[in-house]
Amino acid sequence: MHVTLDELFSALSDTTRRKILMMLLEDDMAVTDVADPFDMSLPAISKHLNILSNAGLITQEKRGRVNWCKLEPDGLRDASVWMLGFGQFDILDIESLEKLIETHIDLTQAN
Amino acid sequence: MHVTLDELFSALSDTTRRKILMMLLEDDMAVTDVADPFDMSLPAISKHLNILSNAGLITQEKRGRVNWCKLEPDGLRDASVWMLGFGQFDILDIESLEKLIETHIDLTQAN
DNA sequence: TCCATATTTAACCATATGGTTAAATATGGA
DNA sequence: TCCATATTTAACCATATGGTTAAATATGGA
Repeated sequence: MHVTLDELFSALSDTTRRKILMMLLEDDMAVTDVADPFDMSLPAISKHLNILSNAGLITQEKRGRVNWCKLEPDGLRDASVWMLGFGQFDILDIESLEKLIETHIDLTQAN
Repeated sequence: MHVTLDELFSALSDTTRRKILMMLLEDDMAVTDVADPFDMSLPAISKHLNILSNAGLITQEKRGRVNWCKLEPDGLRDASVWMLGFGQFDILDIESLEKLIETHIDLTQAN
């Protein structure tokens, strides 16, 4: 049940999976809807969702035929704690805040 | 030359590599000294160091026979920006600060 | 000059990863 | 009951990953 940092960072190391996390940031989604924007088979997406589940980044809840995927809000915590503990960047400096805002705008606009 | 998030998170997804980064937090080191605490061949460590270099997490500088490895202070930035942009955890709450301190103590004590 | 030291390169290997298609499974609804 | 819809499972495949050992390379120093 315990998620390793290996699993966590590994789950984050794939563009498709990071995009899925972004999509789930907006709203919970059925597997088919998660798959929709991707040029990839449903089983492939299903596997990605499993990896995200095992990494504790999402949870899935089956209601009827539909498997609802939702973000696990604390999923990133251990990774962020490791990175903060690393302490090689000043998390509150102007530069990173600017980048943060940029990124956020990008994300809310397109995928 | 540009480092992708895929490369960056992937580089972080291996325990050996994260330990190496921790070691370099203390001081710059020669490849042989990096390899010393690991039960692993020198070529294996050499490969890990290459992966860390390509991910922009360390730099290597050859002086004489010795290849000095040093941490690249901004290497983690893009990953942390992505995670902060994700915004699903409150980076400044008590719980994460406590964990942060714990982790930091662990790191300064052993490996 | 010649050996020791530091490191990388080459060739190899087992397993993991990310994808595919076809078939199986389970639920909903006419 | 029977078809459609939603999703997973199985079998497969090519490439990536993380390790090995042996050999090559380059520099330092007696």
